[in-house]
Formats: sequence, C-alpha cells, structure tokens
Amino acid sequence: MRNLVNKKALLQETLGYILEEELIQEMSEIARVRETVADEIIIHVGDELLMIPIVISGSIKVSRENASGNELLLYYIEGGDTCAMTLQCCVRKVDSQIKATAMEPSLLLMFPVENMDKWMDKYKSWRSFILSSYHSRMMELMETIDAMAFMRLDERLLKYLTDQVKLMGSMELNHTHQQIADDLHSSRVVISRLLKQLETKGIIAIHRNKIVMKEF
Amino acid sequence: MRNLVNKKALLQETLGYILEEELIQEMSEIARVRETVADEIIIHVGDELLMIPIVISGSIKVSRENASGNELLLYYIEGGDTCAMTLQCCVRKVDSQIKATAMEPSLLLMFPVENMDKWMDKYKSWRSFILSSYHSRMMELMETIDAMAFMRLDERLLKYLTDQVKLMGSMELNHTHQQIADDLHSSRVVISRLLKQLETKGIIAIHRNKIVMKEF
DNA sequence: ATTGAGGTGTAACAAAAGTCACCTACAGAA
DNA sequence: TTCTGTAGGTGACTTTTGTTACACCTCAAT
Repeated sequence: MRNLVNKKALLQETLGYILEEELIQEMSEIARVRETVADEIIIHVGDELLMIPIVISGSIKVSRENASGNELLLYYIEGGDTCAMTLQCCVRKVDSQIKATAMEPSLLLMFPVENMDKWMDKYKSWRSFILSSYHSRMMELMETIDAMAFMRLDERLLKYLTDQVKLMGSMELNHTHQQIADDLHSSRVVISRLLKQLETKGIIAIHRNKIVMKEF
Repeated sequence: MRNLVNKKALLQETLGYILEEELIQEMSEIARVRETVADEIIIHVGDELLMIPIVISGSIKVSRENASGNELLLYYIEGGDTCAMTLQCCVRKVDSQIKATAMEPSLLLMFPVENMDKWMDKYKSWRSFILSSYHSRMMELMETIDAMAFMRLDERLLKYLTDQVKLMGSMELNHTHQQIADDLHSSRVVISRLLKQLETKGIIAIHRNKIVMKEF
C-alpha cells in the first residue's frame, strides 16, 4: 500500500492541471489504491458499486455483457480519466451495467461515493471534471454506435486493431482471435477469416497469440 | 410568445418537483419559448449550439447522422428532460454531433449557456438534474447499442414500434416504411418485408402512412 | 516422447440483411 | 378524367456474416 505522499504525487501528476491543490490534497487523504494485473476484471455486470475509480496509469476496457454472455467493447479509459457513469450508479444504488477489465497492469485510486457528492458541491474543477468525463464517454459510445451501424465488420476490425495499437503504444497486440471476436461481438471463425485478409493485404502479420501491425 | 407567469407555471409543473423555487424563478425570467410543429428539425448535425433546450411537452427524437446521410435513431427526450450533451457542446463550442427532430408539436424552453454554468455553481438541484440527465442518456445509448449488437432486425423493429406506441400514447403510428427504415438504418424493402411478417402474425395492421399495433 | 488443451486455417453451408427491378395502389393536381 | 409522385408489395438475387465440422499446429505438463 502506497503512502499518502505517494498518492498525492500521483494525483498531482495525473490531474494537477485540472483539479485545484486543495482538492488534490483531500483526495489523496481518502484514496484507496488498487493495483491490477493485465486482464483482471475490475467490475462485473451486476456488481454493487460503492467506490468510484480514477485511472492513474494503465488502461481499462469497458464492455457491455448481456444475460446470454454476449459481449461488446464500448470504450477505453486511460490515465487521468474516470468512469463518471459509476458515480450515478453509486448514488442511485443501481448495479453496474458494464464490465471493466484492465488491459495491462494498471493503477487505480478508489474514492467512496459520499466524497463525490461533497466535492461536487465544493469544487468547480471537480464539477467540470465529472461533466467532461460524462461527455467524453458519451462521445465514445456514439463512436461505437457509428461503427456498428455504418461500418462493415472488416472495417470495424481494422479500426479495433489501430485503436489498440494507439492505446497500448505498441505495434504488437497480444490477443487471440477469440478475444477479438468477443470484443467485436462476432465469432472466432469470422475474425480469423478477416484477419487473414488483412494479412494478405500486407497490413498485419499473424502469429500465435499475437498480431503485428505493419502499416499504420 | 408566452409571458413570464406562463413560463413559470410551465416550469413549476414540469420541473417543480426537482428544482427549487428560486431556480425556477430565475429560469422563467430568461427562458425563451420555442414551439415546434411535428417533424420539425430542431438541431441539425453541425449546428453551432448556443442555447440549451428543456422539453416542456411533446417528444423529441435524437438521431445520429453521418456524412453519407446515413441515419440512426439514438433516443427520445420527453417532457421535463433535457439533452445534457448539448450543454458540454455549448461550453466547448463543439458543433452538434446529433440531429434533433420533434415527433409531435412540442414546447421547449431555451436557456443561454452562461446561465447553465452559473446554476451549476449555485444550485445543487441543477447539478443533480444535469448529472441525472447525462446518466439517463447514457443508459439509453447503451440500450441502443444492445439492440444493435444483440438483436435481429425483426426484433429491433418490434421494439421500435412498441417504444413509439408508448411514447406517443397511441396505437396508431403515422409513419411510412421509409421513415422507419431511416430510424433503424435499414432499407425500405427490408422494413416492408418485416412489417408484412408482423401483420401475418396478427401483431400489427398496415395501412398507407399508418401502422396500427393490435397486440401490446 | 506423449498427451492434451488451446489456438488457428479452411471448406461447406446457412441465415440475415441488403439490392434491384418492377409492379400495383392511392391521392392530389392539372 | 388523366397524370404524376409517393407509398407499398414481391420475387430474384447478392453480400455479409455466422455456423459446423474437422484438420493441423504449438506448447506445456506429465
């Protein structure tokens, strides 16, 4: 468990340009640290939400999952951002509608919901932060909707791969075809087929458990 | 143009149970009334947003539209609700990403964005209202995503029809097949086909420019 | 080295949705 | 009335995506 000074430094570094000193101080006093390994599930569908996470480093994948086990990637959360939706879920005592998975070893700070409410009243910068977060998530959901409504699967796949490359900062993606199929809500066979096409076109190289982007 | 007393009464009736008296008073002083006819387009994609609308009566359809003219229904806004997304669009001076259409003659109150900011600082009830609005829109976007990802078109069509019936409070929908196809981002021929199936099953009756729900 | 599990390739087929072509029906204008 | 534009019906076909089945490969555990 990191100490207070450490937490404050992390917050300062990640959110200092948005949030005022006093708030950073308050936050660092009550934050609880959560470290995750890659592929760790942080929130399950149906979980009762008691704490709001802010991502300090790493990246989180947020997906929808229905009763039949169907999955669909919604958006990513990176360092300095939060899932504002969680906030309202907490306040209203509604169970989580989404699944959150760490894509790499990540560091989160968790805050009890009561403080959110207090900060909302007290700090203008916090209000902006939360509103801005909602807005970003909303835009990202719209992008997801656009992709599903207006793009064919091969285009969505390519977008998925380039998004992942940008996010992870590496041309090598350690994914199985099945994992990709899950994220795009398709089937492994179809994804293998389309990946093969991308390989034939010289855009990627396929290896076991790994896809390497060649063009970008 | 309605007078101040009138606007206050409307606000009181629509939002009095959420917003405090003082805020209602302030709102009624600066609100501008906008009345729309059915099918009037309130916001186009790419519009610069200067005022935030609150729906007093009627219902608004919000859809996504891309450069190629493809369309997709996102969600509806009814009396007492607002499109919080507009707020951030205003603040950030970002052009509208969506199209808003009145589904029936509707009454809106429009507020300049500066006041939003002020109210955000001053009124707790306003903060809750805006956050709650964002949250609702977000949930509705997720429902749309669910439908697109996990339902077949015939199921989506039936959901669309029942949603419309609930919203309009009438079993008779005055839509052409083309309008439905636009909302669901499909083609007229396909929608006609699926509607025919629903008619054969005894769920609807098809007339020119009109669909009547028989079961519900 | 053997075994087994998970990952990938691929052919053959099926289902869902979209497209094209052309038809009829209806309503309002000329 | 006839004409014209819009709405809707339908068959034939294509494209896209999903499914099934099975082969082969790799790697780690035994």
